Amino acid sequence: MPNVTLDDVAEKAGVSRATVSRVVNEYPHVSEKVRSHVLKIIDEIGYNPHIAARSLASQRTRNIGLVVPNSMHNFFTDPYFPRLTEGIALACNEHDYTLSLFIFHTPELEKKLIPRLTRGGLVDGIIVQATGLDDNILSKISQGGVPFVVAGRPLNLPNASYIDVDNVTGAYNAVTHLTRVGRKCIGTVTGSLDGAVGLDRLEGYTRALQDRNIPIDEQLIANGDFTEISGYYATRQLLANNTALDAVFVASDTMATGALQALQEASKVVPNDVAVIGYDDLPPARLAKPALTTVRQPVRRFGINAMEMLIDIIENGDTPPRHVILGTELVVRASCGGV
Amino acid sequence: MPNVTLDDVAEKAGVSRATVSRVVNEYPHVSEKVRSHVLKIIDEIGYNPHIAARSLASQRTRNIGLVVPNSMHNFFTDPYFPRLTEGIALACNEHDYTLSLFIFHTPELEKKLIPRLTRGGLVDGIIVQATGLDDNILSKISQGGVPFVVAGRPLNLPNASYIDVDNVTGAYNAVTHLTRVGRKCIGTVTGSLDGAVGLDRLEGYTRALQDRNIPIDEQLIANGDFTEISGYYATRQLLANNTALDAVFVASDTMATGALQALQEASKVVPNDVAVIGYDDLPPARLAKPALTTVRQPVRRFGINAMEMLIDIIENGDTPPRHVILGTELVVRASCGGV
DNA sequence: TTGAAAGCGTTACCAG
DNA sequence: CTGGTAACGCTTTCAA
Repeated sequence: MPNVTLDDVAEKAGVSRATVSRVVNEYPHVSEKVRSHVLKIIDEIGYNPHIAARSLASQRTRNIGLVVPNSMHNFFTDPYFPRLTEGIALACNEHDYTLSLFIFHTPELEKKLIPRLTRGGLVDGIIVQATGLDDNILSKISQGGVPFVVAGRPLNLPNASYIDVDNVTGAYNAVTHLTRVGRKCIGTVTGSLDGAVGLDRLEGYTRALQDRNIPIDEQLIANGDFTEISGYYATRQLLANNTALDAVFVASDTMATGALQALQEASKVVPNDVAVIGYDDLPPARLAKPALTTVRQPVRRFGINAMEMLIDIIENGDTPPRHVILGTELVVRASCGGV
Repeated sequence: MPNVTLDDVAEKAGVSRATVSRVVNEYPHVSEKVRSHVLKIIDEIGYNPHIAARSLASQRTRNIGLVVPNSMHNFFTDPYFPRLTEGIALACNEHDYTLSLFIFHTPELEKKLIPRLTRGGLVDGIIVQATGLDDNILSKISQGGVPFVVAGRPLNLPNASYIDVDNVTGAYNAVTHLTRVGRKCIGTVTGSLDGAVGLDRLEGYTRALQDRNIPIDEQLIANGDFTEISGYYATRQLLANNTALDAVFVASDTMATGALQALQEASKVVPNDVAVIGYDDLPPARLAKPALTTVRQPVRRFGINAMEMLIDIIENGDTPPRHVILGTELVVRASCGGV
């Protein structure tokens, strides 16, 4: 299979290489006669453009990179990410882009790959998963010449274009719901507090209570890190410190699964003794016993929008920075009791 | 940021472009003096190779494609795939390859992307997820000139190189375990029977029974399609047709979750009344109540090996075809009762 | 060990 | 509307 080139087509069709290129790229100003003839030849001899050659000549790859920092250790275990990737992949297909995955398993990989990624010739743009405060990957990427958007609010690079979910309001609504169904002693299990997601959901919790004139009690706040086991221990801690505890807002479904476990072991009946609300509305929420009331976020839509924002920036430049915040929806199930 | 090229480095270092290329690519036969000087310059002016240019000149992209046929509808929902992808990504990083995702959401995309993918200039090799019998994507890919390996046993292209898990033995061991703990009336919920995975696990079931001289009873075989809901209905069917049912081998953890639901609704206690064994050992197995006995497969290792097989084929050609079968391990938990 | 030069397969500009 | 012809940035002979 000797690869068929533009020249082969040109020769066979009796036209110039430039003309074939125009036909392939659907330029105007090609006579219908020539166009259809060239297309016939292309079909006949099975021509396909050589992507690398095209990238070199046009200085565009039509490839985008999804970057996952090494601090994002749960990329492959949290059901959130496949959904996000799906959205991005959908939008890529839709807009004729190709998607490459850059998983920085180690800091060394970051060092090696980021310069290569931001140099050009590899990707036209980057979607990078937001990181905690201690990760400087974003600033490194922003120093390169390649357009990028951040998936999640970038605490340490607020001027970057990003897309986020309204975590504050999502949490606010969840906690408000708990007050509405009559809960008095509402605790929370937070996510990691070195990133916007965890911080924002905590803020939603405190604001909701403040708006009801309920004082914030430090004893009712226990820290988790988005893993199931952390949800378990944080909940045990809440139970130990608050005998009157009758509700917990847990900052992720995965942690909520751990919370349910802890409550069960403490012989607390959910929702009768303690109501539980999670966050994400991913499969674990439905599978839980009892099924979790939770805050649904439009993860796939999030991915699609991230990609569309990136394309916009690739085509129109990144000033001013774009900021998009998506809304959430409270999904009421068994774990928080009736109204 | 005017991109720094090889020529810039050459000029600044007072050597030829070819020499710089040799240094960058770590060729032998470069004097240590020149090498270190060039490296210094590279570091100084921040040179990074232009990937597209390199690909064009060398006819190698160092990029591989992970292809997901549109018939693989559960790529983003089954926890199996992130694990697989993780393994592949790890191996890519290890071997200095880059990973691109080709998710064929629609048949049209397949038609458009496959020729582009198999033409060269985009990827050096392809890992394609095995499909059912009715999908001809594999044969199309095999007709292109790009090396590929199949993840899973390709029913309709047995001469292709592939890597698989020993599903027959995995299922065999699970069912044998059920007989050992004294179960007499063992049913199975199968996966989709248009692919090797479902077929092989069913074969393991039948072989295990035959080896114990237990006749195969069609009433004890109910078909699912790897979704949770199908596990639920298939189990209901088993219960309706077999009053003595005291064990079920379910061909995936996800379906087993549905099976547990059906059993609970039928007031069957697991494992006392009915023992259950799943397959995969992914998070749902541990989260289930009771925790699932299941067949663990080395998914990440599977991904790593697939990539390594592909590299081998890229470098050494695909004759003879490679076939690798990985083993499994029975993980005993609460759902199948004590020994 | 090093340099010169010929590609690699496109795109895009400039004439005509 | 079409053809000729530079790039694009690198690798890879071939000579020296």
